[in-house]
Amino acid sequence: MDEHRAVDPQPPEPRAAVPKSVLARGLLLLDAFGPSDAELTLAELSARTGLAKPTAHRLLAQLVAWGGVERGTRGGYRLSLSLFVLGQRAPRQRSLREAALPYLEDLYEATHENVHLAVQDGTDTLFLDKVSGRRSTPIVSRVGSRLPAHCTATGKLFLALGPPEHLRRAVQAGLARLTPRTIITPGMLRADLARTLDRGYGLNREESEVGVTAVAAPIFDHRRRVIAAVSITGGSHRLDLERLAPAVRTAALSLSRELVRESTHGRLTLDEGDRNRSVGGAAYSESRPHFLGAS
Amino acid sequence: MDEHRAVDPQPPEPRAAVPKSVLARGLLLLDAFGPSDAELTLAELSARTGLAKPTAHRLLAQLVAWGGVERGTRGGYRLSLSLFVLGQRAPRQRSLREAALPYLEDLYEATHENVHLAVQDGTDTLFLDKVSGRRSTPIVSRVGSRLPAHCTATGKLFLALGPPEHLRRAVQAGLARLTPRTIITPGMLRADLARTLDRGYGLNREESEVGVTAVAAPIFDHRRRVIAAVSITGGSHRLDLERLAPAVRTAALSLSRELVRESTHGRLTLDEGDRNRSVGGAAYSESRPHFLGAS
DNA sequence: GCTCGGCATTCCGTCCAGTGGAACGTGTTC
DNA sequence: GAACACGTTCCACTGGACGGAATGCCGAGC
Repeated sequence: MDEHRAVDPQPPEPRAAVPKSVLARGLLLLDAFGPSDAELTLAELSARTGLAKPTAHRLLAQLVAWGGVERGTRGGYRLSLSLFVLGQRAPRQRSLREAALPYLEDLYEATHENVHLAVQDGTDTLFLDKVSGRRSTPIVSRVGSRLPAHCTATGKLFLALGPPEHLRRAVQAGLARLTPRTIITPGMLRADLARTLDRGYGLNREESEVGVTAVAAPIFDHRRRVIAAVSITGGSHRLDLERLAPAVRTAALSLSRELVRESTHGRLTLDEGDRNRSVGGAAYSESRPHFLGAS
Repeated sequence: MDEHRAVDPQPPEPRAAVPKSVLARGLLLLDAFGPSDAELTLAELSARTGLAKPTAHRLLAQLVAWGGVERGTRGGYRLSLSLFVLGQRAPRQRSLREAALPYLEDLYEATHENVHLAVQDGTDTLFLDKVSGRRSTPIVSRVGSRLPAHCTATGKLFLALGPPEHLRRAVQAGLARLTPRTIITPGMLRADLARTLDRGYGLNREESEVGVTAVAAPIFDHRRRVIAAVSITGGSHRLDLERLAPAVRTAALSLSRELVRESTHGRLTLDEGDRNRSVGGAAYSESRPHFLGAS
């Protein structure tokens, strides 16, 4: 049904204890929708969540009344447009996307390849936006989908420039092999991240998808912490990574500067919240100041 | 704080009866976040929803545990990235956006102006996607925001080509005046829609925002029902609407054809669900076949 | 420095909304 | 036409949810 399964594999819905609170149960139903599910039946939802059928039925009726879920053509349930609209109100993604779009467009226009805006989410790279066109190499990524950080150009930047804690967790989570070229040993990954720091941009040479390479550059906030990354992704034979690197870096640099400018005017909401509080506010990239210098 | 207020005014949160069910109350808290709210305090959320503070507090804790809401830097609550990701799973918007993006990019590249992908939502036009760049005229629209159908190029297409029922409801809802040029009398609107049908594309001449004009063309499904529209929007003095119309129409036409092709392969989810069931499956545009013909 | 006001948070006795096994109706399969 | 799977409704039991009241925490103002 959907050829993009590989990116966001169906969560194997564990037989975890069903939460007791009604609210949590209702939200469980929303989570039951995987990234590639168009429409789910009551029976499926009941099975995936572990809720009794009558319970699921009743809660779904409420979700439908709310508007976040709608009934599909063939009796099933599907996530609705209202939910999409609600998601667009998330302040962090919105300000980032709006500020970044012009730069993404410039990169797209220059290359006509896939251009991504990504943030870190746990040990993954999460794609906030994707620009591509007819001439772009078809790839698996989607807006809202994720890939393991260790095998993507953007993800490696987060691991190289972010708090060491993140790298530790990523290694501990296991370096999944997506292609024969994926770096799966902690030692080689560390070496690769060191090279990433030296060069000032991230690379992915067929490490997440066969035949696909990418260049990425980091975006910093006013404290010089990495908050996002932009990348160009395309077919290995078409993309000249070394030639594109300066363009990506320049775009990321200008974007960083614009974000800093805006944030001093108090119009931005980019803070990570409490999630990465473990970070002591230090600027992890300060040891490599050339990341912010001219290329 | 946010210069885009005008697009999506803060909903005046009525003193409506608080729903009884726990789930509905929790979801009410999500709805309490307006399009421009970055962070809300417990007190604000309690006031907006009408929930008692302890209740709101408890429910919010559950929303935070779920991941859809996060605690901001200054103690408040805000919608999180997970919610954005969840919203991206809505199948209709996803398939449309993915199919349309290349065409939107082409239009952007040709004009460097704002390019929209919109669908109808009640009596509004809802923007599913927006492509713009540094050179584009700054306008108020955002992804996920809406404007009244009667004063937008895309919205007029929905009113002109969709079931008469929609037009009736829009008129009945009152034709809000956004600028001096907004069409606010039903008679003039009907005349304008007739012209829209004749020409085959929608126009907006400073009717939603002073100094801003737009051209739009409709996208049809396999039954020739309008399901979406694309538009180019920019400064009145810069945009030559008559010259751009063929480009927009061509893009919309190719996109329509692609969608029909894909839907016969069963890879698409574009149906309106039950919302517009009142529509008897008829093809409202059939009386104007040239909409699907060459320009 | 102290008070006051507004906020978030916790407590706890009352009570009603939520639960899910069972039963039913319907449409599809063998 | 029996068997099955699915969505839907029913209803007596029960434990989760409610919210007024009390507490703790800050920052502003005198």
